[in-house]
Amino acid sequence: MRNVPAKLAAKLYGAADLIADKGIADAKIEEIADASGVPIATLYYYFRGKEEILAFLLGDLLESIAGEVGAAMSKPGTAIDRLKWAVEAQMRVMLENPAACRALVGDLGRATRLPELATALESAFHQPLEQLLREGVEDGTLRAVQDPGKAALSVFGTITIAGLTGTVAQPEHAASYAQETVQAVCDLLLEGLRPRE
Amino acid sequence: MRNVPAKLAAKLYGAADLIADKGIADAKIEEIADASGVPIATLYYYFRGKEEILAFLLGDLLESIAGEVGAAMSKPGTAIDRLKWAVEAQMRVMLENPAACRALVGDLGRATRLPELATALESAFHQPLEQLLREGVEDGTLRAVQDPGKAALSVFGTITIAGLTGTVAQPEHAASYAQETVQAVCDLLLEGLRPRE
DNA sequence: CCTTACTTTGTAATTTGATTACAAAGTAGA
DNA sequence: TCTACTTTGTAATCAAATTACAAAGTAAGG
Repeated sequence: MRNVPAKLAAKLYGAADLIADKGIADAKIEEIADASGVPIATLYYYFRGKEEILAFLLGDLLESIAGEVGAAMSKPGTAIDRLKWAVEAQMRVMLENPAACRALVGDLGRATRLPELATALESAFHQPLEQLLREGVEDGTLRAVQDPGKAALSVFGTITIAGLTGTVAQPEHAASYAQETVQAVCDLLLEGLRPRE
Repeated sequence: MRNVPAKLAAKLYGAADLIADKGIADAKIEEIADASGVPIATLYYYFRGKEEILAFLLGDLLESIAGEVGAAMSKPGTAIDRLKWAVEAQMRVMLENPAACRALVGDLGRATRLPELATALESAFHQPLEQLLREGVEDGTLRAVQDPGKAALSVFGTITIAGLTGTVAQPEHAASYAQETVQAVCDLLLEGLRPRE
């Protein structure tokens, strides 16, 4: 994959909806070319094939999620605050790129099969979360869990499935859905299901 | 899709590993035929195409998860107990069918794009969980959350991503991984991250 | 045993798309 | 202006999925 110019990258997002709807396997390269306005030959000049186009889009998306989440987490505040901000940030980026997100769920499998993307996923979600959980124990705002790694993974699953399901379900109401989901997810994760006396 | 005889179904599971490894898109029909021991022509006699083979396997898997989870949930006990059992049951079925599970994560997108499978997912996971959450409020062992639907979705996400990631990561150590994951997931979901005074 | 309907499977097309090859412009900097 | 790289159209080439078709096989009913 050659270095992709910003202008080209922007055009490619025009095919995200298509890919999200049909999946990369069923989206014909010709359709991707039409939807994005990039000629087939140009696509093949930059990418090795269809898969790589998807990989580029997802990598780009994950990068921006990682960036936003990272920023949210490094603002000054307690760990619990920063956790909330991180969840909000993640949900916000998902909200801003619903199509790419849908493509991500849709081809999550492919994503995890591609080593670079797996790494990107890891650094976009798992690592920041795990670090945050550890910091929360230090500043006393979060409980010490036995296995921060698995807890981070669980939190990741919670946010991701909840967020993505919403994006998939109703792209139109995404905004309000995201807000409510942030609420529900934070509440569940922070307070747990067992009643507090 | 014709009614699939049990013997054929059993053979098909022989291709689950292949499909999990490469994804349905990259698994050639000829390879599926070899791996399962079912001739290509027979595959096309029963299924409309590759996709339908995957759909059948996933549907079958989801059905058994739904069955086990349902059974766990209807045993006598408090809601909190039954929640634990349900998580264990789900993890157990995943453990018993690692390949099919990996295929499920891998092609989760396809799964959610196929209406029947989306429905199966819904009744295998969401519905039982949501009901359980409501019952827990009644018997006092679970806290009332504002939005049981979203909470159920979150719980689903937690279990699924945590469980499936493990299956993907290390098929060999799946057993111990599952045990630890049940622990971590239950702990997180029940106690939450905020410290209890 | 014979007939019928369905199942099983092999082989030979057919079709669909992805990918590659190639060449003609276009463009920007040395 | 020369060179290197980019952009894109067109015409192959290739790989696989899918379909067509026919020859067996099988089981139930009469």
